[in-house]
Amino acid sequence: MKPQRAADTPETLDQTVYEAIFNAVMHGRLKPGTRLQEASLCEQFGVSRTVVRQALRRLSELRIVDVVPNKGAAVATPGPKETRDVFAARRAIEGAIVREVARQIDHGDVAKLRQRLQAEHAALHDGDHPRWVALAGGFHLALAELSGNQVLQRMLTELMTRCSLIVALYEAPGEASCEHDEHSRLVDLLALRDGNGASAEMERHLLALEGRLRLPEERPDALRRAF
Amino acid sequence: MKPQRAADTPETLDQTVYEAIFNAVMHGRLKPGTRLQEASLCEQFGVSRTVVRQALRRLSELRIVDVVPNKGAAVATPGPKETRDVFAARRAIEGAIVREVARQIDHGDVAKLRQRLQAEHAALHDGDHPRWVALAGGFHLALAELSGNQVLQRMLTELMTRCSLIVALYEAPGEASCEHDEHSRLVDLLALRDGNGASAEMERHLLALEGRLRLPEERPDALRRAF
DNA sequence: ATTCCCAAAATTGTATACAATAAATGCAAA
DNA sequence: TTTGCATTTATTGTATACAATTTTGGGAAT
Repeated sequence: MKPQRAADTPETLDQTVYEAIFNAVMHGRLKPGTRLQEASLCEQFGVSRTVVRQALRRLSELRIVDVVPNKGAAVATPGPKETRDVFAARRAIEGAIVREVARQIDHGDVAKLRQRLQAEHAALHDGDHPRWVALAGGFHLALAELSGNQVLQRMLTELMTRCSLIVALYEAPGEASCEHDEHSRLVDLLALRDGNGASAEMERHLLALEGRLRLPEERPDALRRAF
Repeated sequence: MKPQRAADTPETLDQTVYEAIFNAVMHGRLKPGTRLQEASLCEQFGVSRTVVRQALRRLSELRIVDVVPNKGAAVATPGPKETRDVFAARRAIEGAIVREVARQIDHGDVAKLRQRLQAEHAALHDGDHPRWVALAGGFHLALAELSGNQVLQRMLTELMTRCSLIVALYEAPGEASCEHDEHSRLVDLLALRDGNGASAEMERHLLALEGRLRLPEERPDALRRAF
């Protein structure tokens, strides 16, 4: 008998490269602005430029890498405007997600979410920051999965990956860990099936996250004003 | 001096192929399920398989084409579940869009939207169905542009392209043209800067669109139940 | 030193060649 | 006929080769 293989196992090489870069960005191992030279990636993954290029083009479609013709690819560096747009989109999408979750959630789901919260709390208490970041982000993705809407889930995954870049660029140092209560309140509201309340709480939560960033002022015409 | 070239002009061949397929789907010239064989596309566009493959991979990231390893690419065929998910996502995103538009809209914008409505009405009156479809879809995209949020705008563009496929699959014949009033009401509410009202109207509008579809029941386990 | 320009190197865009997999065909056996 | 299998054909996956573009580096003139 053949060995069982997970349904989402990559069967093509470009999928491997794609996922590796995607995960590296998601987990902060690839910083915004990092140049992604094809030759380097080829050596890194032991594949030809053909597959590297396909992976990069796919990632560019998600706005995770910027590809400039004849100039090459780099990890995207979202600016202040894009940051605001991404968070506005997250509010819209995650608001819809929690509304949907509030309709469908059952006791088992609530229990699993509470387990997650405990793990978050533990990581925070242990001072394991990377683990906490992963868990806190995973909480939002877990809600998306509970919603059952795969379109919203995919969009949120993309937005959260871009948020990893945003956080790497603009997070104010030292004040990142005040959100455990917000997740907890969210679960409480979901357990009550209060869709409107949960949606409002999610919006507050996301606004708080965004507010914690230190976005530089935009100077789109800095040069122009100099004259 | 070089001839001036528009900023968004494709500089690479894969961009040309990408846009051609994208537009063909968006305008209904490529039906869901159409197989996209690399060799045929190469001949069609006079390029090599390399560029065709890059375009197809990028489109697959938008879920506009399905790419199955070793089997080839085809225009996506959204099922009933995916259709519901896409419309739920549209409600979330377009609700946020009109809320934002209601904040920022000015008299000039309103005038331009009303001009659009007139064009829609004219196309409908002339019985120019394809033109009406393009205009009605363009109305939603115009609102997205007015919102100023490029992230939401991009997401909506993707969702609306998928809706072209959905409509091609499930639109009930003959009852497609009752939405002019809904667009008109929407503009009225936006002109009043009534974000909540506009959002609610948009939601109604999208539910009406979805309700007009003839979605087959899902039979994911038809075979299993047969035993 | 500074600026300009040209040549060399590096990097990306595209096409082609080869390998691997899936689809199609044909033929023999039941 | 229908079924089963082997072979051939077609199609996709990957690597390499070549062309075009950009970047780099080094003089020569000022």
